[in-house]
Amino acid sequence: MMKKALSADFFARNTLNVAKELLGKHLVCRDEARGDFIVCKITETEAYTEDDPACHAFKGAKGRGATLFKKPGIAYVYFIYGMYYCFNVVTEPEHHAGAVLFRSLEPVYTPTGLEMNTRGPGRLCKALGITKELHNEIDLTDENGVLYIAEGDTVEDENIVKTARIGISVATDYPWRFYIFNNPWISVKPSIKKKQRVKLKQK
DNA sequence: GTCGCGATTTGCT
DNA sequence: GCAAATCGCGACA
Repeated sequence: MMKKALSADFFARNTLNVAKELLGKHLVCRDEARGDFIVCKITETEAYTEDDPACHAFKGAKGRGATLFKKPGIAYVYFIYGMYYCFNVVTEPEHHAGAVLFRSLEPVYTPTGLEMNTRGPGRLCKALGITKELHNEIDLTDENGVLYIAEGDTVEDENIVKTARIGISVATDYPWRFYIFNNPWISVKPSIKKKQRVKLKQK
């Protein structure tokens, strides 16, 4: 059940490769209250890089993007839309920016055996109790930590689907979203509309 | 099923 | 001031 944690070397590489290879890996979350843990399989990811306009690090190592230039293998958790957290792992060697956003997980083991809603970046953070206050910049390669990424199942290349990213308004043509073919644990498709609605809001 | 919209923090202009 | 790597709910088909 419990697998070995991935090393920082795994994350200190090209972000696209890391995003793709993280599919099938396990995310282990300790449940302190129960003295137990939750294991989830990573089923959907997105890549964000230093020269990507949609990435928080695009404007340099300031503000919220500063974390992305730090050590590979640490967590980057940010708050968005006033309600939700998004959970990423930092990639590329230190002083170079990159991150992989976790969009969906498949619960492999939970203390209660209950299904959790881990479809979608906001929902998976809520399901696992991930917050910026508790988890931002923690080391995800530490098997003794509250949260770490471990070896998991191997996913063959032909079972990996590559598509455009979701929920962004720039660089929408980058096919940097990856998910496991035929796996039901995938975030739902949003309605394709957006944008213009904002204009309509103006009185 | 699809579509619109509100919730409400954060950081950049 | 405003848009953002989102989600749930209510209206309508």
